[in-house]
Amino acid sequence: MNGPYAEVIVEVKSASVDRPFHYGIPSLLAERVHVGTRVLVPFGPRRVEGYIVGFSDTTDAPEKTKPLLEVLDDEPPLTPDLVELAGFLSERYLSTKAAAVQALLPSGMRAKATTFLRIQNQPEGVYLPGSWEYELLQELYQSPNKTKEQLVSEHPEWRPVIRSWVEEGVLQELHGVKHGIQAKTMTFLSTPLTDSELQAALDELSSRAKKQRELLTFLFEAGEALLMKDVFAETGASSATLKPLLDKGFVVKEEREVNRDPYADKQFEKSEPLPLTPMQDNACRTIKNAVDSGAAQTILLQGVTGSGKTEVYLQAIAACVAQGRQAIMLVPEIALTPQMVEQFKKRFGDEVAVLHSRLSTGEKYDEWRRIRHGEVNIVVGARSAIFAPFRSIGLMIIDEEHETSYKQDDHPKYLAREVAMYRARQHKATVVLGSATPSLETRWWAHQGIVQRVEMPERVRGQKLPKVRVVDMRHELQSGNRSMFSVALKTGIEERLERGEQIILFLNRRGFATFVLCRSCGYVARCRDCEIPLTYHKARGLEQLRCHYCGYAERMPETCPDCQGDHVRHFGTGTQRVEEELHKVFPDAGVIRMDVDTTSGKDSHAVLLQRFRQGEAQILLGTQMIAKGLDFPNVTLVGVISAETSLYLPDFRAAERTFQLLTQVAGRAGRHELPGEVVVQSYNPQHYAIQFAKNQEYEKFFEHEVRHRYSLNNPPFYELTSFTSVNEDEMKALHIARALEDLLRRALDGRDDVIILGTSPAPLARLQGKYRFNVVLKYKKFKPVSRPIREAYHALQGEAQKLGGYLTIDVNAQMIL
DNA sequence: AGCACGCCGACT
DNA sequence: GTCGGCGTGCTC
Repeated sequence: MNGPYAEVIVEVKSASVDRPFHYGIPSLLAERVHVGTRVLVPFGPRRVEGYIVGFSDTTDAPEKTKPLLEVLDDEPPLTPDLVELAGFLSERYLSTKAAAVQALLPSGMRAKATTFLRIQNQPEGVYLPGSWEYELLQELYQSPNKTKEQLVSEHPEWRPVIRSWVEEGVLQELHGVKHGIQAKTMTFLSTPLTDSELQAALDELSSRAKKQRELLTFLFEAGEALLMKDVFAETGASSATLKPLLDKGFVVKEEREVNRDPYADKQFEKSEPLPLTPMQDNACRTIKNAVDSGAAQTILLQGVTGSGKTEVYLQAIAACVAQGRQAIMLVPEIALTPQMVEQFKKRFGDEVAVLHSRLSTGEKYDEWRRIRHGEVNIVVGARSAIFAPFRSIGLMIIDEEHETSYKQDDHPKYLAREVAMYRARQHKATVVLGSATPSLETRWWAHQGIVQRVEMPERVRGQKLPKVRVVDMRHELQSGNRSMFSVALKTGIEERLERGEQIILFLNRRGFATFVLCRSCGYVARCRDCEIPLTYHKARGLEQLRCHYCGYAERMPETCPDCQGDHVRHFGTGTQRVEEELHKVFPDAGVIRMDVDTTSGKDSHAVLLQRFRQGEAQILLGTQMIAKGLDFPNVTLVGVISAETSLYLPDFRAAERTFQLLTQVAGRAGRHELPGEVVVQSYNPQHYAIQFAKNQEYEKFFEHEVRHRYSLNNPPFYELTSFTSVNEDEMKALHIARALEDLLRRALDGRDDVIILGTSPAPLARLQGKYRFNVVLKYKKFKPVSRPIREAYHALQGEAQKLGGYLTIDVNAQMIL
């Protein structure tokens, strides 16, 4: 600590208080106060949580400064480099500092100031039943343990009474802090007795107290504190046995903090490093050298599916840890399957912590503490694991780096890749971006020499990449095949079923069908709030239309609401419809369907995959969640029902997405001894994304797409930042967006490296009953435009709020919604 | 974001 | 007359 004032970021989510506030440091707390310390501070009339981000000798408002109230942790949750990182996040993504700090910490870590009210003196007046004062007194007598916050939220009208009674001394306020998540404690038993004392104790116990003797001897022989529940289980004792022993002091009971270990019940067989192919070895060496170099570097590891990237990761991480540095491994949430975790647990055992969204808040908190306390050296996790509070990071790996899930969708809207590169500079660490189909940006940086590129173009077992057939569905229709399966796909499936091999069918949609249309008048059923076409669902015989954005549902109309005709039909193809069709065409084949609807349960995802793996069904049918990271030896055919579902979205990355998706899907086939085949059905088979995906020609796709991007001033040549103005009132939403556009134009006028795309209705023009307008800014370099962006955003954010709406910003937007 | 202060319509 | 509606302004 230095300087008499602590600079504190308060945990209040509002742009208007997004600056450090100065607090005095009571001498009692001085020892425990550091940069990164979490504290409780007075803030206006309330007490809030905050984080110390620095110290200063002076303050501009000395007459206002109050002292810190409390230090909330023994060890600061934020290390200085994380405080710095929070600063980067809030500046780069224009979030509040409080939001940036919260993004860095496990979600459960949130303390709440509490206040208890005690009756100190009898109030002077006489209050009749029914008056607030009477009711309040009743409540205080009946539930003395309710907090003031609880009372006020249940009865806001009591607030003035409480305030005046506190002033008059009728009530006394007792302050406390309630921690959101507590370290979990468990009860341990041990005996303090020595050998001779034990003999004496055993003699002293009644001869009938057989259980007590057993328990005492058991504990003595263990020689260490044991979990009470284990002791009870082992000895058959119960608390009745324990009680007299505790009373006599023969046994002591204590509460100890333990970590909730989500994998405690599982045993992992240790795996040894596998021999590397020359290509893997080359990649591994490149990474190790970069880590050893002690300079921040980024490497693109471009390896086809099946080229053995995971083994390279595992060995590079092992080398990094052997140097005494730590490693972070990021995988897309969807790929964070038990199999994936298992690979790491098998290789690294207790040295690895796992962070993903399926953990409980408590489990997340405990994994985080293991990292913070240096108990582990490796973290495997989804996006936010990039914030793992390690001391000295050597290596950060982002697998499937092109995945959209690496962009956070609420504030701060960070991109994991950028955070990794920032931390790499802090720690002199290496970032590895792994993918078979890198994002255009990453591949372009490699082309420019900013990122080092290592290729692994061959599969480990030397298998050929699967043969991909693209079937023109228009021809199928012309030749009289009105089914959703082309002749090629149908015969392909039949062959596999006969041979007892497995099939994956892929569809980029969920639900029964996409939209509902009247064939007489062209009416399309849309969500009354979002104006998005409704999706047809059939559940338990009930025909429903649902909005996939807001969840609105209505019954399928029998006649057209517009023309009253009876030609209303659902069109398009969803997973349910394909499943039904499969049962019809292949009545003997077992089908497992995987989409958002069948995988909502806690472990349903893993359970369904396990069932497929064990051969319970021959066909796995699903949406993109089955496209990634799965590895089934018996799958020899992969079918894509319709390639264009992702191709004509209003998004400049649609071609890239389609190419990546098709390539990934194709990679699912024939990864083992059996050769694989892929059938892609399309109504636009000549599209370059489909053609290049067909032959797995990433480089050709890249060259084609990069020219395209150049001509349209899109990434990687320009970065995009989008603003969205949202309001229930269409004119108000539009007004804010226009005003923002004006402000930006005036501030950036004359710059030739900036393009402003004017105000336009957002692709999701109406969401949850609110209108949305976008203003999109394209620029070559962020730094020179960051100030105008910030100023315009802040100026209109307040305006938008005054009009009852809001304005959001997405810096380096990956998708315009 | 909260919470308090402050200035206008319907009621114990 | 008061109570309590929510507009505006501040929080070290």
